[in-house]
Amino acid sequence: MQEKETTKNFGAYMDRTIKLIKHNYTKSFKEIGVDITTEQWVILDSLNEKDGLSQNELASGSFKNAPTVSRIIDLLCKKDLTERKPSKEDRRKHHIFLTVKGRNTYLKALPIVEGLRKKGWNGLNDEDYDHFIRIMNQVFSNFEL
Amino acid sequence: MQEKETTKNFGAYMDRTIKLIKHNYTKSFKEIGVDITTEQWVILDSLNEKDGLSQNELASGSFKNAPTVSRIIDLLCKKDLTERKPSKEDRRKHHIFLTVKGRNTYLKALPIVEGLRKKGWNGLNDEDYDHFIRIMNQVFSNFEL
DNA sequence: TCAATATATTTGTCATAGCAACTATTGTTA
DNA sequence: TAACAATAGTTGCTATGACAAATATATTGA
Repeated sequence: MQEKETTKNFGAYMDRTIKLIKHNYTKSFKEIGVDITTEQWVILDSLNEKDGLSQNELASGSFKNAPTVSRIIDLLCKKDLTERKPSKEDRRKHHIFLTVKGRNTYLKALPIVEGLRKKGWNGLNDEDYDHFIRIMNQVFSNFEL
Repeated sequence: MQEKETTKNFGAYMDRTIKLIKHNYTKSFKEIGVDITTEQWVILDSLNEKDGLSQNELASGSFKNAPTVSRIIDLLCKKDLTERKPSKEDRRKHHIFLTVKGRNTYLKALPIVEGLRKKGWNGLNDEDYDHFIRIMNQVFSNFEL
């Protein structure tokens, strides 16, 4: 029988798992010749969902901060996967759009991502997922206050 | 009733939760005047558990890679929290030890860390923890192959 | 023993992330 | 309207992290 720790070091488990997940994404993207990082994928995914988001909207949607998004967009634009268009209503804002190349890249990467998600959840079921989401949301809201 | 996605985007939940956890650690360390980062804490914690580990051992124990550990130890030594001592058996190796200041820093930070772990698991119980660990281990081993 | 190989660590480069400070613009309010 | 505050984005600085290459030392095998 396993002794219960007085405090639960759940962070370490998440940390090592996240690192391994990102490693798998990076490796798989490279294998199919898609030149993006895991974090760049997150941004492309948001834009595919809703094109023309502002950088702030991308930031809050992906839980990144403004400088990080600014620099990721720099790189994506340099690779011609996205473009910045100045907003007409608010001249401080940029709207970010997928280019044709960006959308193609997204579509090329998508089956890989879905494959990795399936692979990662192998041996687990929908109940596990519900429980997992409940735990994650609880931990998140515990720290949010 | 919630529709089940075909693929489960568990990574995003872990990502945002990890970020929030680290933010809380950083903020709390600062508040009590402990000048270390979350990742530096991880290394100090390993050394408190077993002093004199080599950098490689620290790396594999904390799921960091060798260059990252090398640089974290640089910073910890600069702050006089650890010291490198050359190994006698193997002249490639260093053994890393906590200094007195390092151990005091560890002891000062420890109750904060335990408080944050308790806070994070608030509203959750031991069964949740068992399930959480099972899920994390399963996901980890799914990607390890 | 000598050459090939493996291991421990360091260094360089780039991407991500957090924080602070800055610019430019917009909104508020006295 | 003029000052002030708020917002969107950028830039600088530092830390972490991944990866490749370099150095120094150890180990192995012909």
